Amino acid sequence: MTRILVVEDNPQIVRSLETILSLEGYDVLVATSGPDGVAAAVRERPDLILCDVMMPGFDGHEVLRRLRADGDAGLTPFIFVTARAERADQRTGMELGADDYLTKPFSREELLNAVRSRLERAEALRAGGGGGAFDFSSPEPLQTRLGITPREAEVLLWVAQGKSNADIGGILGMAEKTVKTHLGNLFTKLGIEGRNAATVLALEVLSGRR
Amino acid sequence: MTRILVVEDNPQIVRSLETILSLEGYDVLVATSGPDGVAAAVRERPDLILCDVMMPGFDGHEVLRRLRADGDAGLTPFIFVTARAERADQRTGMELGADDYLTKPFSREELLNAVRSRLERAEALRAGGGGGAFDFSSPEPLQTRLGITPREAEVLLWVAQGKSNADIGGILGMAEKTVKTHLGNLFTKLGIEGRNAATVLALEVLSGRR
DNA sequence: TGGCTTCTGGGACCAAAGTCGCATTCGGCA
DNA sequence: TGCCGAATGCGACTTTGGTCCCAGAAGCCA
Repeated sequence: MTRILVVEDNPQIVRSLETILSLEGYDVLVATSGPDGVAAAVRERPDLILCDVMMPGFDGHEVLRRLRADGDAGLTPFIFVTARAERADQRTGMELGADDYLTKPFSREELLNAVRSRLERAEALRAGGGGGAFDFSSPEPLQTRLGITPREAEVLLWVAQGKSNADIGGILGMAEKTVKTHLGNLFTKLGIEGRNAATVLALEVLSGRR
Repeated sequence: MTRILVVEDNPQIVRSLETILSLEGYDVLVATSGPDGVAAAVRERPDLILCDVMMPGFDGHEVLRRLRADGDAGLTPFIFVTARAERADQRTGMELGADDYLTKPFSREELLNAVRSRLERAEALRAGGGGGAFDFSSPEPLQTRLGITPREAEVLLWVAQGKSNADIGGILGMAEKTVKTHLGNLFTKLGIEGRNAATVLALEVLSGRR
């Protein structure tokens, strides 16, 4: 049985998540504050964690930080649930290595996709030892191999994961306009046209083929 | 010295291609008809062939067909030069495995990008034996592994290579509207949003990791 | 101090992508 | 024969993406 821990204080969202996830056969655990979330994660060892950014006690970033420090629980796939307006301040989310960001409002399909893909990825990591997909854990390879700036590399990393400009702005804590500016510079530097070509290039790098 | 064979009857375009390519240090050979093109390709063994679709003698498709049958010359990177309006009738271009399509009018950058990327790819094939990028040679893996229709797989294959809807319509011989319809169906079937996410999925499959 | 790069944003504007609803053709298959 | 899925096409519309031009703040280095 696959167990998912939901760390979220808004009852509306908790109910919605519970409904969707249980219908898919997942076992749903709930914690309604940061401290409770950390405790539950350590105690229950869920297969995946969905965590809101804004919460009482301490926020989602702090939850992630503590879990990553924990070692064992630090390997659990971790997905942030965030509104577009809520900027990931100080960009701590990214730097701490959240596996994905789910932007509110999200559809049933978006939620299930994010959950499934992260579970599959974790599974592949355990089994194959190398991974079933690409390594999105760090923008560093993109920066060094493509000769771009750190910020550009971060933007590209999320573009290559299929995020929209608006989402990326939310995740990295910058305006959508700024995302566009970085992308424009990126296109020029890399001599390509369009985010799609950028995605292909990035994935070539991230798959270790360049 | 890298040698490029241009098979094109329109003097305007020949001049333009020659100017751009020689400036980049490529050695440019020219043939102005299908038969001449085949003869030149077999005799000169260029490193890459740029070939117009519409031509006297026989057309670009026929040139490609004969070269592919030839064996040795069949391995040379082959890029079709085509106008958006000229549809790849009977979709023979795709089925015969042209490496890329360059849509008129094209910019200097587009031309050089296509040429460079195909040369690099051929180089990687000779050296590494496996390839430096992804295997775009057939839509079949996409079809079977993702459970989509043949036509949808063809569309996806070109989306994953960064082509626009209009270009894909030209390449596959269908209206842009139809490309959009297929893509819409694809998004629903795969449970994703946007061509970028589709690209990531497709590349995972084409990299042999799924 | 002066120049350089990086990162950040705004406004205007055009092009491309994507959605919704509807309709036709064609080939298998019950 | 009649139905169905696959493939194709059109129109109208909304949303993103991308470009051009511009400009301020911060940090590094000669």
